[in-house]
Amino acid sequence: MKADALRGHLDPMILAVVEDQPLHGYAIMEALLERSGGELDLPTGTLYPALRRLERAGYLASEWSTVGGRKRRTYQLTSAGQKMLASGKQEWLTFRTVVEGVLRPGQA
Amino acid sequence: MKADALRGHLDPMILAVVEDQPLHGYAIMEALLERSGGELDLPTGTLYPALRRLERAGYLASEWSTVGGRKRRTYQLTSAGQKMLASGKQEWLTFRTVVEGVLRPGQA
DNA sequence: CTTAATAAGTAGATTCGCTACATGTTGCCG
DNA sequence: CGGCAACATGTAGCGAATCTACTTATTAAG
Repeated sequence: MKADALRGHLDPMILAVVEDQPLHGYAIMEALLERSGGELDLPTGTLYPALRRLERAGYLASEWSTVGGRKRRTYQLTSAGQKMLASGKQEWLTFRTVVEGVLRPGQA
Repeated sequence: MKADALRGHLDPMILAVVEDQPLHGYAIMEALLERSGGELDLPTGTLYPALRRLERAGYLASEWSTVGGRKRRTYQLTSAGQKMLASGKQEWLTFRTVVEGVLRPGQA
């Protein structure tokens, strides 16, 4: 999967994996990998800046903790983040319709 | 629809509209607008550079003509472009699966 | 003792869609 | 006739986000 394809779609995906329960960065990476069937293996240079960006934007809130001698920064969805996620899902559906209307995939 | 969302998905969409018959730039814009149900209204500063990029990459070939006093540059798919389009469609399907696996849209 | 896994981060490059601008034609409306 | 919408193509430069490559540190397994 090309890198650019992800552009603009990563944010809602990150928000989605912390929807049910708060997770720290590394766990978010693993969750994305698992939910995508192994396709979405983000480099740390992508994920961590994205998390800080989402926090700065007010969609995530973070908290430090130490588990087994390792420092973790755990992120949870804010209420603004919830709204953002909801509208992100909606936008995805529109986007999908647009692309498929133009691409007509399925036929060779 | 956010601008970034398009990244990496525009190329196959452009190739798709010239799949059936060659079109000139302006007509490609209209075709995209129509097939997307009015959602995909590309600025010329996006489309024309994209077309030149796709031609430089060997996926499109162009030819000038004059119709009704207006100059047109008509683009058609090359065989490399056909292959690119086919793989683009395939990649779209993968991408869709990935996003929906992570996002789980549909549920609030 | 060394490597893999866990955990978090930064710096800098690249890419591409965008805004804004530039140019010129045809045809319609008043 | 004058002006504007539609037709038609293009460039320059900006900005944002993902990437590569690197850094630091701990724990557990071999």
